[in-house]
Amino acid sequence: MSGSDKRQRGGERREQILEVALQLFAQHGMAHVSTRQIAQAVGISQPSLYAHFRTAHEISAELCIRAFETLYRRSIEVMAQPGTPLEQFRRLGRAYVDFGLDHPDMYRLAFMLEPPEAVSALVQQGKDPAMEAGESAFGVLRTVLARMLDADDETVELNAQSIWASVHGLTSLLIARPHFAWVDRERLIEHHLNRICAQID
Amino acid sequence: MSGSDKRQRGGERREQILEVALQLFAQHGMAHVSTRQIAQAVGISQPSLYAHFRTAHEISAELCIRAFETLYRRSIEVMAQPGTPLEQFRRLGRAYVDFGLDHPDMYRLAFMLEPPEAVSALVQQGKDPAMEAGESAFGVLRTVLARMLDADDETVELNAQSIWASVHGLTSLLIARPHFAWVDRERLIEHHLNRICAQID
DNA sequence: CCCGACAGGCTATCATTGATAGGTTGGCGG
DNA sequence: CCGCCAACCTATCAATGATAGCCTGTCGGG
Repeated sequence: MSGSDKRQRGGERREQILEVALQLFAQHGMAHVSTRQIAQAVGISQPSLYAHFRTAHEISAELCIRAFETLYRRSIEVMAQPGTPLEQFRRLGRAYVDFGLDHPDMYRLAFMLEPPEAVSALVQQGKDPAMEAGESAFGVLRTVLARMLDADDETVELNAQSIWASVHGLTSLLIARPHFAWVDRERLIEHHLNRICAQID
Repeated sequence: MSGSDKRQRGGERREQILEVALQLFAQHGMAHVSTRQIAQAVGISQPSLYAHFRTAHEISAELCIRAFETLYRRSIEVMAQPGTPLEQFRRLGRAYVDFGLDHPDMYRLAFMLEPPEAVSALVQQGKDPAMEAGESAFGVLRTVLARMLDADDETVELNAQSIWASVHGLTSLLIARPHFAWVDRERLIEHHLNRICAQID
């Protein structure tokens, strides 16, 4: 290998690349940012990126992981606030939707694109970090739901997956089809969460 | 322009290309099929494709439209069958999920990918055919829901969008994350539809 | 004080992708 | 018989992610 593996170094160049990439992604959309654009914005040559990341996907995957760590953190915060389990549950759903709308590219990467396309590099290491990060948040949902339902684990899991699907559905559709003739977004989100909550107890 | 516009011809070459492309898409996944592969499978040169389609996207968009026309047709069939509106509604939801799972690439194209990426060529003509086809099916949902709710149009629309989001959520997650630790798929789908139906009356 | 190791970067270069330019051919109507 | 034109073809682009191999500045040990 030409430049040896330096990815494990705490390097600030790597950090700088991630910052620049995040900004470019937010600006032009992840799909329309090339490695050359990132390199130029950083001020290095395009091949130099590969001294810090093995593939282009690894950059977005790394950003995705970090984004979902913030979702997880926010979920924990939400759960720490006082209120009935139902209120907590509702806030959790709201936090999830808001997260998706705040980080559409990361959300797409984690839950809307093909896994191989998104994180093949890391999946080959035996793990899917984006999923892991996302599933941490799913674990929070599972927990609060268990507290509410008082049912066996399998039933809790069944409900958790179904509810996740509902919340994801709205989030992902708003991301993927922003030009659809949606009713007022705020009203739709609230109504959607109402429907889901009403279902529970 | 080199070869003038021949796309409007009823040509069977065009049809043959679509057939071959569909098969390759199903086999390797749409994202991993190049125009050269399609051309070779058809038995023509890669540039010759552009005599029948303006862009590569146009091929997938065309297939997508056709797929969604079958969804629309199936929706109509479902509605024609006897039963209470709730029964019809439930069958409609089931048909929708089944459609997505049967045509994951087309579903992805219509509702999970960025519109520009998917159908930019046709959107530039002022219309998004994939969406149009999908929305025909959405119209069926709106209709049956209006029959059930007996509410003003805006409320019907609000509920229709929320319900669509829920059903889409499960469909798209099963497509995008087939390796997630799902509970039994059949049970999950049925439970999900139950939750949605229970919400309605 | 020099010198090897090496992190970090560079230029040159690939293969693959979608797409365009422009020439060739073969059948069909006037 | 001629010319049109649909349907091809080859050659070629530009952009993309990725690799090979060379150069350089810094830093610790002899």
